Amino acid sequence: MVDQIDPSRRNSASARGSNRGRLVEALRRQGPLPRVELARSTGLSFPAVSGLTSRLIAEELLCETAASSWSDDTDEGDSDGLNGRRRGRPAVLLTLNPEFGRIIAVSLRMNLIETLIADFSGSSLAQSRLEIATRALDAGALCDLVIAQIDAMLEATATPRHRLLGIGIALQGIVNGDTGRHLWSPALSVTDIDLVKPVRQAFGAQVVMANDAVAVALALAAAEPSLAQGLAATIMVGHGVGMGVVVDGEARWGAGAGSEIGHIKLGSNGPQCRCGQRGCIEAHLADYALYRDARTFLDLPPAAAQQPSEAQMALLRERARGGDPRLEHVFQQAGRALAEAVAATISVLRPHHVILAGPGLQAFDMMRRAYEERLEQAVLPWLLKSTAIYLRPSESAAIVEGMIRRTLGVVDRTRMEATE
Amino acid sequence: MVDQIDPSRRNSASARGSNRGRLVEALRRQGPLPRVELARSTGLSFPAVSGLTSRLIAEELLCETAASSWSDDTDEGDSDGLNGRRRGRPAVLLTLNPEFGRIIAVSLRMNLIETLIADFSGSSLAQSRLEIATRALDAGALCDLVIAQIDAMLEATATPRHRLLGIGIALQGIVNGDTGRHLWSPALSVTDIDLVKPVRQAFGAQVVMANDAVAVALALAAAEPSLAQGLAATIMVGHGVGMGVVVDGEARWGAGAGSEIGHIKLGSNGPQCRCGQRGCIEAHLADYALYRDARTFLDLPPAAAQQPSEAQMALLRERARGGDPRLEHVFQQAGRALAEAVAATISVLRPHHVILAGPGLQAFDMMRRAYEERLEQAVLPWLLKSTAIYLRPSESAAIVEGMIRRTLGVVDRTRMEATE
DNA sequence: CTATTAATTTCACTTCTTGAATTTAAAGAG
DNA sequence: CTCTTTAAATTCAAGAAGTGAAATTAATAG
Repeated sequence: MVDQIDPSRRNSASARGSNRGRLVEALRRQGPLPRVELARSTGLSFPAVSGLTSRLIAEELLCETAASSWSDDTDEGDSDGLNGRRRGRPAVLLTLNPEFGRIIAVSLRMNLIETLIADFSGSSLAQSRLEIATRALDAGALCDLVIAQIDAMLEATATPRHRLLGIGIALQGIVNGDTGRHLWSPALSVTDIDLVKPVRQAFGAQVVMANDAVAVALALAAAEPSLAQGLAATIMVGHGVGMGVVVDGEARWGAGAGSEIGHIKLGSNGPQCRCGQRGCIEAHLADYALYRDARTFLDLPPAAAQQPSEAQMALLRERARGGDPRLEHVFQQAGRALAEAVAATISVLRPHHVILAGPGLQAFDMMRRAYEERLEQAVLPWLLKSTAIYLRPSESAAIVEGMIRRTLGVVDRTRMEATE
Repeated sequence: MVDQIDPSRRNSASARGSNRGRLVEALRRQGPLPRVELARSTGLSFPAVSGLTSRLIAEELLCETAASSWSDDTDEGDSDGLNGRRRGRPAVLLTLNPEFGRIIAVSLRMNLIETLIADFSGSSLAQSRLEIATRALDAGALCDLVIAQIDAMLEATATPRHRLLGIGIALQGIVNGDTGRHLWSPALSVTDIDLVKPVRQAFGAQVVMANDAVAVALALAAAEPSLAQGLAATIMVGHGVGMGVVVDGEARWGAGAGSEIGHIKLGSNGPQCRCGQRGCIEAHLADYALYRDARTFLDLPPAAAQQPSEAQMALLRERARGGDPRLEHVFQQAGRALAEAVAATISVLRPHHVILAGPGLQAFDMMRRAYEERLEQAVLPWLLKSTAIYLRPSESAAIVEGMIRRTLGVVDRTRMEATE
């Protein structure tokens, strides 16, 4: 059963990082595994895994869990049948030691700052939600606020500072993948701020900045193994329209910078977008655009800072489902815009998977017809056929979860490089 | 001077492939280098480089060249001044041994099959050009033709078959990056053919298939070191409109599959594209589209198979420069289409570099104004500012040259994995 | 002809990995 | 309750690859 290992993977030098890193990566990706399985999935020999893991356990990075009934359910019809104990020495599951350290993720969005703290194995310990007028903040206030939120999290979970391994900040907007500098965000009135440096100085931990769509893309890839293979593009529809790309389950492409797919233009004279230009996909599809358009002919409460709340968007959907033909038309237009976004993504990127996510998808039923019709006209049939499109109107928690994953990935990598 | 090497790169396991592979890669990328410099640029120690290179020399993969005046001109103002001999033992330059083997690249385009044979160091030995009605070929005839061309090349250069290390086939059209299967090409009437397998069986060598835009992108990255850093997107304008992406000088993204950027739609009711849909960027910008549109109001000779020749396109440009306002309008529209292609690329991909290449760019002077005007409206200013756009109306030779590079890269890698 | 300089190579040592054999912890059979 | 079987994990000796320090080599400078 444990057949010969693919020799091409046996290079003493291969994959990313040292072999220690590969073990950690495999555990991170596939959850608790026994040593045998680790050996198989990393391509290392049993003795190597044994030696490495015992050292990692000594360093408290890993720990053994009570021998549990582990069965390889992904394999060929092994017909093991009984999920319980098989004969032979039972496998000892190895886990990333949750106590090794903690990670904090912060999501900065329109009028909302969410914070989550997780242990080293990635399970959440606590989270908070702060509603605040984000556009009223200047650079200093924003920075202080983020630091205060992180501090509060540390305190709430009695985490000593030296246990904090990394901090991830997910931002709705444009992030420079190289520097981590934030260039622009609809949630903020300030631009081109470096949040990374002050936060790093305040806590002495790794700070990773990324686009929120990238974070969601990672969370989805982590939740569905099939999405973690090949190139997956996640299009986020909500307050804005963004996209994150994940290659083989990791954000190794563009390193946290999302695509500004929402600002592709559908025509030279379309509706006004808040980016200052006209005809952007976002200006047809994002929450604020739908609400704004609806208010031109419907009696709806004004949105604070042009940003409709969840409740207001729910109201809008309800009215549309009530059968107002003008509203129907608005959502149809949004469906076409969504189709164009998908079309551009497929044409340029040629991904294996396209995932439509975000709260904006809650109205997908009303966009569907126009979306499908337009998509068929807008993408080469060969390409469309070879791309799988998924619908995941994910909840907002996905952002912080994904950001935890992204930060853990970075932390793992730098730690392995340093310890080697 | 040879200061301490960055310790983070010293992992016994790092980067791609074994350390042997890294040496070959460095030589391939940076040309002849002395051992000292190899050690520095790979992060390996002198003894390691010494040992590895001596083995590689024994295997005839590398060879030493006559000690030459090598000076590190990229460094800080070392003010070495005299390019000639410095004191001390002179550095011995190492090169990839040209005699190690040979590589053939084939470019399949509309009515044209170009073939080139190069030695292991990448310098061209011979090439041929076959003009033939490619759309008249069926699958078998095409395959036989390609094999015959390769055979002719081997014979012309007296290359024994076992010396042929790899064959690269660049195709104008859609290539599946995973399987190398060709899905569709404007140059062919047949679709979904597997050229890779029969050619591999005929010669027993690696066969690599790629999109022609990818090949050009690689050739450009090889020619200009600045383009070999970060994400570079090369948009090819000519018989069609395609795009190739190169990351850090290699086609490691999508592995040879070009983007179908030419088939992004500019409106739901644009001109007819040969892909069968309407309003594609290509239908405004490609040679055939310009020529077709011009013929609706100008007296021009008909194009064979709807595909204008180079001479016909030259004539068209000449007429346009003569001042026909209708033709000017056609080229302006093309300029706008080009701007939209660039805009979509930047918005989705966020590349560091965008390169505009291909014969279609010879008319760029007439497109420029409309192009620039539209580009500014169509891309977020922040993004536009952070992207460098280059103009390289490269000659067709770039396709085969780039394909040689791509194939060499694949050959290097598999060889290193096998030998390790 | 000798000192100086810089590129390689040699050498002794360390680290990591591997195949084979061994040990260990459970299930099943008698 | 003991013995056999099975599969996981570890031990062991051997080997591969890398490293720092020191030696060697091939030039130039004086």
